[in-house]
Amino acid sequence: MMEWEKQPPQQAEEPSGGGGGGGGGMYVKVMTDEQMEVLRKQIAVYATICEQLVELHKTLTSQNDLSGVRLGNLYCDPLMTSGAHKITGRQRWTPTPMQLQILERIFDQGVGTPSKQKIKDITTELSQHGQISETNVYNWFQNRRARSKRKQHAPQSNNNNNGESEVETEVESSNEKKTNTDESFQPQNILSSNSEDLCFQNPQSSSAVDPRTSKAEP
Amino acid sequence: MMEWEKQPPQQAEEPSGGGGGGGGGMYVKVMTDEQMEVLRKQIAVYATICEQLVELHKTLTSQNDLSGVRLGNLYCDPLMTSGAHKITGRQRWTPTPMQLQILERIFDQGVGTPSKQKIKDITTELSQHGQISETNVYNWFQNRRARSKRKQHAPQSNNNNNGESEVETEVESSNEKKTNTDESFQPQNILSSNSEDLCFQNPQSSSAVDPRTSKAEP
DNA sequence: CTTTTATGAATGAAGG
DNA sequence: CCTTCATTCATAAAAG
Repeated sequence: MMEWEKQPPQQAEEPSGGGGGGGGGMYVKVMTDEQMEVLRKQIAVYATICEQLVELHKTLTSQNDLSGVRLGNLYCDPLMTSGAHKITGRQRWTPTPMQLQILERIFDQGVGTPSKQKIKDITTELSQHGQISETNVYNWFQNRRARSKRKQHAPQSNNNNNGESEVETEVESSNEKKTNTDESFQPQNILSSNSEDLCFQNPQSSSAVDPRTSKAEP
Repeated sequence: MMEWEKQPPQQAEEPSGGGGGGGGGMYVKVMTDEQMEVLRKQIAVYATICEQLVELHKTLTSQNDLSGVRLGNLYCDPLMTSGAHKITGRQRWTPTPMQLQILERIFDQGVGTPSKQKIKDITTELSQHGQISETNVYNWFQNRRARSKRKQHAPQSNNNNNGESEVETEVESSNEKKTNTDESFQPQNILSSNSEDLCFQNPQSSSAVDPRTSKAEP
């Protein structure tokens, strides 16, 4: 429940403030992490779609002379690895050796049930050795346990292995049914905005149909 | 209890969150209203572009027999070089981008209690964009809410600096030639209305329009 | 610098 | 609803 109260920022002191725009100071409008995440995903999704489409287009154009509908240099730099990244500025926590040591020790103590209260406690302790949040600790234990578990399964390469029959557990969600492939997505209002008033120019594909007028239907 | 459910766009400021940031690359998640608006518009534009691209693609595919080119499942990211050749469909449901958008929108509409009937309704709508079940929707809302709540309480503060006064001037500044990392965030870089740079692209991006480095087949 | 690995984080689903 | 698990994704770190 509410045990997840936010932790106070541990960075008691600014190492050097070299980062510029340090935490304090000129903020006009701030987005929560969640909002940022949503935005990031949103953009990433479109970037992915765009990327895929461009590839498809390239494939197609290589087979046909579609000079009339060229998209030109419509290529997006990998957004997921650089673009959106800059926006969110996500970084992942990296445990310090000391923190890691403590965590490992606690883990070995046989505590298979890291309760939330425990998490808080651990977090407090670890924050002595570096910035950390309860979420980090939580995740760490989750991952640690999962990893341990999986490792037990893996080692099975002794002697003549019985041809482990591939379990065809393919329930295969018909997520990719060829029949409904026409799931043409219609861009919902991303952020409650209307794109009507936006005039966007496409490179060479100015011939692009106006989405509002010709919504096309296969 | 202050349920955070949905975030009114008028959010004034963020409590603690990423204000701090270690000595390293600290991102100032700050945006002015204007910038936010621009960003939103840009995303909307992106949506429009994608829509058009999809239509274009459909037009093209109707003229050619493309083997196995599916547009629906954009998610099958081949980034996985794990060598696993089995393309086993995922067992668990993965929302398509469109479904996700719709879900997010509904969630933002402030409905904290998706009734059963509502679930059915939503499911019906979403099934237009891909396979989905009521259970999926139900779970999604449950998880969504839990997640929001938790993020509210536990602002993730990453980037640990265990005394190392290293100035992580940025994440892998692989190629950030553009100065959008400047303190003044310029959304324009994301989706410039310019014809040339339709997408997020780096000025330095070489002509190598190779999408994600082809993971290729080992 | 590019590729690979290790692992933190995200998320759908199950349990209670 | 809240917690927990399993799987997957992304990225910092390591290897080449």
